[in-house]
Amino acid sequence: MTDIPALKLKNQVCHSLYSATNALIRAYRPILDQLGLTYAQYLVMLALWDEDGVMIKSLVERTRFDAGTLTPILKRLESKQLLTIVKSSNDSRQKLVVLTAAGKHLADRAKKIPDNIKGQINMPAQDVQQLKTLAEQLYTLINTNIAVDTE
Amino acid sequence: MTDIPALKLKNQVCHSLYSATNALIRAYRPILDQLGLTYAQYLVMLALWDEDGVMIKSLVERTRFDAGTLTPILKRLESKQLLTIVKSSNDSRQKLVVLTAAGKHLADRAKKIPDNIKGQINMPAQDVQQLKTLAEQLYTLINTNIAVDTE
DNA sequence: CAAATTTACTTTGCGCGCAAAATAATGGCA
DNA sequence: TGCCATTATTTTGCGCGCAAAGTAAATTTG
Repeated sequence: MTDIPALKLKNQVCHSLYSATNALIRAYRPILDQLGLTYAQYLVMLALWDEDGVMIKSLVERTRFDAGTLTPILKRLESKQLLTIVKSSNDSRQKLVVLTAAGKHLADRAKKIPDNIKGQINMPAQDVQQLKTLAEQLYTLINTNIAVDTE
Repeated sequence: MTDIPALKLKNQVCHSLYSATNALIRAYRPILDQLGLTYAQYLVMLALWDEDGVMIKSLVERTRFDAGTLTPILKRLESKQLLTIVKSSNDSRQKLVVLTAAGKHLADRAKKIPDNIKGQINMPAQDVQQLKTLAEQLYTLINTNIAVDTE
């Protein structure tokens, strides 16, 4: 019908990215189910295993989640007793996210996940690395250019 | 805290893919708003501009959307008068998705979108191509391996 | 040909993803 | 010191994304 190559679905980078990302998250699901986490919750836990006792703002930056997305995710993790959310004494606008003992221990069970996923996917390590690098570049380019547009 | 490199957020390919994809869809949003489409709806329209008068099953395959995701998307596009959903006379389980005149004409206004996006992102065409190729490979690998697991 | 299976699609329920608006506390500055 | 802009976070509303269950029609099979 449409003979404009750029409008063909098979020429859409974003469609490939979109479906690959969704497929990868789908592959994580059965593994993360065993820990009682969704993929988004797992990302937040990864950020907290790196560093906890931090402002929500710090998690927004590191996870790249929207603040409005993060609030309910943190509430769910809190109700699973993996973390607590406490008001900062310095600045009462701020809240600090602190892992519980259970939250810290969950890292032990999560250790096997990365290899598990790699084993399932079976993509050459070099290709995986390159895909990551290019995706990071794209992310950075989009954000810098949008910043320029609105200045 | 955690000193297991594989558990570091910055080493997660999926996080890069995830945030790049979301950022790219966010970049599409203001452009697609002008056509009254979401990104998912745009993908369905791209598939229909390629070929319409097709079963929903055909759209599931080409867009890679879950059937349960597609049903409400098609209803919204129908309520925007861009398509109609008719029962097949051969097999009354099937439904056929047919573009309206307005749905077909929307392709004219969509023509400028791909260049618009490319102009905003400003990523070398070669890198874009490679990113797409790698994402496609990942998508294919995940799906073939999952198929093997459940056979 | 009836019962069992498969196929095509819809519904339900939950968790994001995000823009926009709301809330509340802090900092700047006149 | 009082007002205004800014900062940190939450709320609202809508649209996916998807597993699982449901519905209904066609096909297979004993």
